Amino acid sequence: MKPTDQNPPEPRNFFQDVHEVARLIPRGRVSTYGAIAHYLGARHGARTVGYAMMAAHTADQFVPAHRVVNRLGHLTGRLHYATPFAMQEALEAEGIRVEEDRVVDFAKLFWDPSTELA
DNA sequence: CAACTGACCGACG
DNA sequence: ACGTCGGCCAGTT
Repeated sequence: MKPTDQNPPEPRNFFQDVHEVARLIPRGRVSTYGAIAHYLGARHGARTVGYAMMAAHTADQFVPAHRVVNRLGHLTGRLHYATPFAMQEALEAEGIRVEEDRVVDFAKLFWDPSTELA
């Protein structure tokens, strides 16, 4: 085997995995950075998940990044959209109520991959 | 090429 | 109860 050719079996980056999980979030439900990180085995990787969401626009396929909020149900990523309200509007279009940049009934709408995909 | 930065979260004092 | 710090990854300057 040549040292230059044979590379890691799965060049699948962490970002790639995050995007894939994000696409699994059902319409009308929301998940969190920490939950996704934990599901992928990166307990301290919540931050990285956030970075992955920011890089979501570079992904090949559409990533419903608006369904990912922080652990408080707060729309932390709203400032990264075309307009500061684009994220909220996208959520409301799915039947999710948002007040004060916060998901209403977040606890009920919370979709945890570790639980749902178990 | 090396350093900086950026959608977070939990632990500790 | 509040402020601070460490841990994680990849793209850009």
